[in-house]
Amino acid sequence: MTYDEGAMSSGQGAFFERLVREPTLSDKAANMILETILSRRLTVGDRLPSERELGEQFGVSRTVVREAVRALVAKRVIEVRSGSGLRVAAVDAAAVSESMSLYLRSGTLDFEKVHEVRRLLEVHIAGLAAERAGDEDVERLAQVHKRMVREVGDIEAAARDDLKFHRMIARATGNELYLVLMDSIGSSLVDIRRENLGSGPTPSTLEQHARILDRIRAHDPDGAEEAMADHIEGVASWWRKQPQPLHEQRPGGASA
Amino acid sequence: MTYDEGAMSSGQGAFFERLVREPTLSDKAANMILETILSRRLTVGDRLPSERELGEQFGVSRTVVREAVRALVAKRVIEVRSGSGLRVAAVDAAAVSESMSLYLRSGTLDFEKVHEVRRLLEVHIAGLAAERAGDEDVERLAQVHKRMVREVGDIEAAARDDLKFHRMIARATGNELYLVLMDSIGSSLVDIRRENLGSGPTPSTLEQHARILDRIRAHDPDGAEEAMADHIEGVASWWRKQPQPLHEQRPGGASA
DNA sequence: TTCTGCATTCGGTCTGACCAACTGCTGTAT
DNA sequence: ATACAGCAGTTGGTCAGACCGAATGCAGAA
Repeated sequence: MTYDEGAMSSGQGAFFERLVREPTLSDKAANMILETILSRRLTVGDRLPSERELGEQFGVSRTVVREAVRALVAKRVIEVRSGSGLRVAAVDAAAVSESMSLYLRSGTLDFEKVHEVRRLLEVHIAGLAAERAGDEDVERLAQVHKRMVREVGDIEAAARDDLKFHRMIARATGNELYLVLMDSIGSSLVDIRRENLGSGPTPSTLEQHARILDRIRAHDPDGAEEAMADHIEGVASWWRKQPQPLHEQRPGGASA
Repeated sequence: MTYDEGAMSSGQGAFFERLVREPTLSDKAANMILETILSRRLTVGDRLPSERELGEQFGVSRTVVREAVRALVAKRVIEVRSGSGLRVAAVDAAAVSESMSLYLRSGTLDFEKVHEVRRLLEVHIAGLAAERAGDEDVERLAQVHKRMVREVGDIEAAARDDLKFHRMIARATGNELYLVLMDSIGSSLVDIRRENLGSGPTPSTLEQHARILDRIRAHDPDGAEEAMADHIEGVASWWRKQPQPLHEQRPGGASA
């Protein structure tokens, strides 16, 4: 294990500082912009001063401000619309998922570790969903499941709905944080999911989903947890039998 | 709940695209750099071409490259050393924690939701730690605890060691992912922790820690889980009694 | 062989300029 | 009075070229 003491980014102010070296001007500018947002209690959608203006305020060139802006944009703190200006963005789940995804893909963790955490989360989530799901939740879940049954053959669609099925369960807990975590952890398993579905949802996957859905509908937490545990475990054991492709990462076709 | 369908950043390539509008040159540049890293199988510490060089390769100005670099740096994908060059960085836990921290601070979630997840994680972690902790883990844990006992009065030190105590338990699970999650979730609770400790670690906190440590040392998962549950619940119920400061976020003293 | 030192490379910052997208005001036509 | 077309100002996006200080590496001196 390489991690240790420090590096926990306690969160208390001064985000953009460098690990060791003194912060650059644009780091400081980024912090100042962040402070501007916090101190003025700006919320999502609110507009910030223009780049030129910020530069003037901070006493730095536009170049520096722009770089600070890029950093903030990367962190999803602000959002920029050419022609209009800078606006405060919602640091949404996607930002978290993305960095977690980047982290998981960096290869420090092996499948078993990710799986262990995923199992914990999903099983617990299933239980909570069974407790708390409203009629609409159950309804939506049932719809996705029904659609998936029809999608034997369409791998893409099936994979998408598989993921959706799990997300909806997380959503039914009423606690968005579960969804964020699932998206984060789950994202690295998307490829696996796709492979697992192979040439369409396998009967066992569908059966397991059906059982989960059934237990949630019946508001039976223990049953739901058990069903989910079986399901997750099934996917995992399938994975372990695979000839270790170690999810080869290919760069997706960018834009350009 | 505002989130829904999309926004799950499946992770497959083309990260830096904008939500709607066509990507800017620096977005494309960022993706290209990322591709460069992936395609050449560069790993942590490897050096990238200089900014000027990259600009030439991509046919864009240095300005564009620099902004792309800032974005990548913000995401912890690369690291830059003035005078030397750009290097591939480790997308470490800190990056994840930071974005999660930013997200939690954006105020979408209330204390109860965060607490619910924290409880799940920490309790589970305590159990795993009891199962898996090696002698050295227990030793380190005991040391931190012993030190904390002596720190009655020093709020800062106590808060730091309190956090450390919990981190070490997570570490003892042998699964870094738990540590990452704890750092992420826990970071937003740091302020609370500090307040909770008030004028130094309260006897009850220390007692609870002692009990947790004891159960981990005894390799008693159930006991450890129970002890941790009591501890977490204690902190939470204390919080609920507080006059709702809603953790006022003040901009930390940056650098400059 | 080792150490000193300078030329080179590399990132950090600044200035100033031009383009394209967007906003808002204005004056005209209805 | 209202609605719309169109211009002008604002704002981000990109470029060029320049200078600084820090880091690197090689060459010549000890």
